[in-house]
Amino acid sequence: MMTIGALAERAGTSIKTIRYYDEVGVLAPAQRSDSGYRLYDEGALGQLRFVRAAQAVGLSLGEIRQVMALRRQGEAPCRFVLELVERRADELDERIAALGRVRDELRRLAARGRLLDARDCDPDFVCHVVVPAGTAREERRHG
Amino acid sequence: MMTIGALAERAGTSIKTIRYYDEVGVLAPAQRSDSGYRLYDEGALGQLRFVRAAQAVGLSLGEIRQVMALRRQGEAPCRFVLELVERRADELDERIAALGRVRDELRRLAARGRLLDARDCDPDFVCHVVVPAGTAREERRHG
DNA sequence: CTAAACCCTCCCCTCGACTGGAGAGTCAAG
DNA sequence: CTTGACTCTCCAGTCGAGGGGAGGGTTTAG
Repeated sequence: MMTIGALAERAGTSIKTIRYYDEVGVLAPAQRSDSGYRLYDEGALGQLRFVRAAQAVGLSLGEIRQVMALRRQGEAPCRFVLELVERRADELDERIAALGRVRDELRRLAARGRLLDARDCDPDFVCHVVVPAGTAREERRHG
Repeated sequence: MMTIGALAERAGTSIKTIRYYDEVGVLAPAQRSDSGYRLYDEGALGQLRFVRAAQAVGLSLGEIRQVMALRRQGEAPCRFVLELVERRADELDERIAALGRVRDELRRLAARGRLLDARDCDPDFVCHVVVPAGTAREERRHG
């Protein structure tokens, strides 16, 4: 058994982080010494490594917590994890596509903007690089 | 001159949002009526449209505030905006590439995970879909 | 005159994953 | 016995872009 500091050192993380995982249920409540110190076994190290790997591929602590809970219930979380991984990959595809569209729009604005003269910019619309002349219209987002 | 509610309606945004922009300096401090009501002219509408357009391509309110400040100083912000736009496009390229790498990794994990049997998963490492067997090692991020 | 509809300021809350610090108890070495 | 390293809990704050609501003034239509 090791104290939280030793575990943090071996896992390459911080004491604060481990306490936080304890608090939010990513790690099971630690065993405690007589004086109240958290005590961890080797298993905690494997769990922290899992958290790291899972975070690295974009899983949230909430999702990771669910996985850990399954494991704690004696159930192999593999199927659940596989679904998470596939869903996250799909979400990333969408996200990447959306960012790509924004980037394309930025490139268009930049290309057009390089041809514009600042002297032609109408102060009423702040900057014609972002708001092309003649784009004014009533918006309707809250009504 | 219109009150904040009328402006919000015309701009398709909320009163809260306009007050917030006022507070953080995205909009210049509004003129006030005798009773303290904010009063806006048509210019504010153009400014709100600019904010919307700029946000839509990923500029932050902090950046937008700088642009507005230039405009308020009587300077055409076009060159600054063009730089922001180009820089943001470059950042998005990096971001998209990074997300693509994560997605690729997820696809790899999923493909491999589909071939794994949950019964072979070592509970000590939570789930072998994310942490392939034999990946254990000491990490060193904080020390 | 009164009620509805506006408007004001001020403060707290949201989300995620922590980080920092105060104040206090514990443990190991010299 | 003391000192310093370690640990505990609890509170607060971070970042961005607002949202919710209390408590109180203002304006306008009937």
